[in-house]
Amino acid sequence: MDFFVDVILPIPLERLFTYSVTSSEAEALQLGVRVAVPFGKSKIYTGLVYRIHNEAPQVYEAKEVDRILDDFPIVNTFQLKHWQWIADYYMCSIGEVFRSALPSALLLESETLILKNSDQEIDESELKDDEFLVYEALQHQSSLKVQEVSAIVDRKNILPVLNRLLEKKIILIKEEIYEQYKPKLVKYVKLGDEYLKEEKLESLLESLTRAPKQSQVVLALFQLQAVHRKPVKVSELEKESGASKAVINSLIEKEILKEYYFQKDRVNYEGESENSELKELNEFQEDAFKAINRSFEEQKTALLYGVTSSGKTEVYVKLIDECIKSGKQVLYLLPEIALTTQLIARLQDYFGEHVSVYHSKYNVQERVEVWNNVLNNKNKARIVIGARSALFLPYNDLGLIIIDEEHEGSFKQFDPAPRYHARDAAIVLGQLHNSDVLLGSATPSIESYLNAKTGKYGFAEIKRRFGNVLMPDIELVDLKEQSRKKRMKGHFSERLFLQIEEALNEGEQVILFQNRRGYAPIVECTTCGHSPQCPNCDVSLTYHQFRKQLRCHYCGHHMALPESCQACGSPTLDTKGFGTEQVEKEIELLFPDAKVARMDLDTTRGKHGYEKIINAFEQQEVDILVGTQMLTKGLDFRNVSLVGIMNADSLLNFPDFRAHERCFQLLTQVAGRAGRTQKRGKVIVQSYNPYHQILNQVSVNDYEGMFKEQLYEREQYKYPPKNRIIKITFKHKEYNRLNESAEWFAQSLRNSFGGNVLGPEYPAVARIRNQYLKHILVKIPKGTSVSGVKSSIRRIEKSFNAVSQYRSVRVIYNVDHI
DNA sequence: CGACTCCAACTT
DNA sequence: AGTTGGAGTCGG
Repeated sequence: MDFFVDVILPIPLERLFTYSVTSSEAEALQLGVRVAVPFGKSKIYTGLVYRIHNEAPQVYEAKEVDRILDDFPIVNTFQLKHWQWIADYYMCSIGEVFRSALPSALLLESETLILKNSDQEIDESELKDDEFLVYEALQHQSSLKVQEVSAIVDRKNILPVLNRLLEKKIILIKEEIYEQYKPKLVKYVKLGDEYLKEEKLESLLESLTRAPKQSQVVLALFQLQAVHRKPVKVSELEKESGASKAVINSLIEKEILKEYYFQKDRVNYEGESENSELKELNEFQEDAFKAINRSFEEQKTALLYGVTSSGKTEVYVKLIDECIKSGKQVLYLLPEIALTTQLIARLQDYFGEHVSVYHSKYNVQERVEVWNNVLNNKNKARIVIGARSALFLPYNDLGLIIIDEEHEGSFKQFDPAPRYHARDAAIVLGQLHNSDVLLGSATPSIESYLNAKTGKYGFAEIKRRFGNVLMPDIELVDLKEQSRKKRMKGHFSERLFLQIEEALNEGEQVILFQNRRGYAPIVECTTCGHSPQCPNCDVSLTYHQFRKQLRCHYCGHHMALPESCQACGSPTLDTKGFGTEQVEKEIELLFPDAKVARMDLDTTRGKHGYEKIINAFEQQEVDILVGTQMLTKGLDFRNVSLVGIMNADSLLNFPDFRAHERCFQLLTQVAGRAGRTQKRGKVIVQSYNPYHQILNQVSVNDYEGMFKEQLYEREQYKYPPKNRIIKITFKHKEYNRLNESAEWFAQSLRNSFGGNVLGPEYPAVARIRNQYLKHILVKIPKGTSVSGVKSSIRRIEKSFNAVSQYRSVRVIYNVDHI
């Protein structure tokens, strides 16, 4: 009998691929094991075994599996079900889910290696220049990678060169698969076996009298062994003996010492293993805790609505503690920007080595280790705290999922597919594992709050800040009036200026929020009105003063700031609008004695960039911190008494049905950074529209009012939460083809869904990286089958792809677009 | 006429 | 998505 496996490949294709295996391989294989399989003419990919069977494919001959990569499954059936749900719901292939679920080190790909063919006599004079370059390089190196060859001949397309060389039999080509994950090994030494006997040892020491350094090493080794009674690391021996590596190596060579290796985990908790006592909950927290447990008993997802700094974390901690006592795993999801060292350290204080962390700043090796620890249900991965990708770890006994800052839009993956919402996908994961799910936020999303109100979710609430600290006092400042009365100093109103001055005098810290990085978003010529545009995207270039550069925030294109206008040549360039960089510069002028720091994408690039700034602020080495949204999450500073919002209008004027909700959330969250101790915090919101409803709701902390109003508006215009939306994006580099194809698609959609189809419309930035974009929005009214709509869309896509001119247009689905 | 570029088809 | 081979285009 012949054996076959259906395999998931990490590519955006709907179907699974069938490969043949031998009967003994079929016996060893299990679902969820990785295999290396040939794909196309020359590539080897990592696939995941999804089905093992005996049904030979009818229309093609199955290729053989190249090799089996795992002895045991690295993906379990919970995950496969979960992936399938994500693929169906978010309209993508399971291969795309597979690709983003696995840490990249587990997704091996082949790389083509170019080797020289030493059997061949070569007449160098017959070679062309570029062929000779490759030939020559191979005399020095045994193998070259495609990229290296590309660098040697200095061009991108090297296939013709390689083909010619291959024809002349000068080179050979080999596909190599790399195992990217390498365990970290630590080198240890012990005395060679021979010298374990007493008399041998004596003669050894005798013989070493003329090699003082070497005998020193041997003596140091004895000493270390006597004191610690455990294996000795080479690094320790080196330090203890004061001898160099060379001395130790020569001893190893003489077989007097023997080296050996132990595997060491990269992810380790180095702190004390003794856990701090859990804090007692105050009465409000206790009430919330009980309410949450009640809804868990009813098998309901619970929403915890607790105002900023109300001590939600303590409630989580208590729930986590109960869960791990029952031996189950815990997943604690946070948006990337809220995953701060502060919070991780706090959890490690309580749970010590049980805590594992998983997010994008972890390198691939560390991620594989966390993956394996979770897979094997290791103790150190009992509690996983991570960003949305932590959702994909191989849990086998999940008892509790906490989604903190539940309202955060960044839980929704935007690009690439799968465009999933981590909160919603987590709830589904919770159902699969039959685990408790808790959503937490100081500003719940309209969706979740509605679910709580209608009884779909359980609900718990903490209305008081911890320690009875007062909610910050929020003051709106009218920029229009201030500038009319000439009370502005740069972008600072007199109110804000005086408040900063006062805070500094009191030795308190200030946070300033401006939701835009760079110095100014637009540079404009005051003579002709021309402003430099990105050549690849339809946007103005943002000015970054730090490097005197104009940059595009979409494609990364950058150029030096021109001396004069490129259109009319006049040197009268001016800037419009302002970003964090400019706020920082103005502070330096207005408050020359204050220390300023800036926190945005540009200053937090490296692995620890973020931490450094936060630490400096925490240690009060910095008085004023200027930043973008990054400031809003999970930071807990004791000494901040004032928060300034430089310009609230930039948040309100988004052309998006969620803009008002998001503005409310963002402002409430930033405001929450002020006054976390006894003194009441002050927040100043500058705006040209101080009478805007949302700003007033923020200032009196009227979440309920905001909720009702937004819900009403969204119902009127058939937007979520009661209705669903799917956004379809079309992408192509030809303007006309894009327009025609999008129009065709929209027309077909209208035939089925009539007025519930909006667009096609250009987005605010209609071209990115030389690709034109157009959106269609499909609204799915409540009561309509969502999956029915999706399959209709899929059918339309099929006929769309049957039109040859349209086929090259990329169609991107974004279900529940944020 | 040959070399290079762009496009569309195909992957088990 | 990434690769590949064929058709179209440029330059001598």
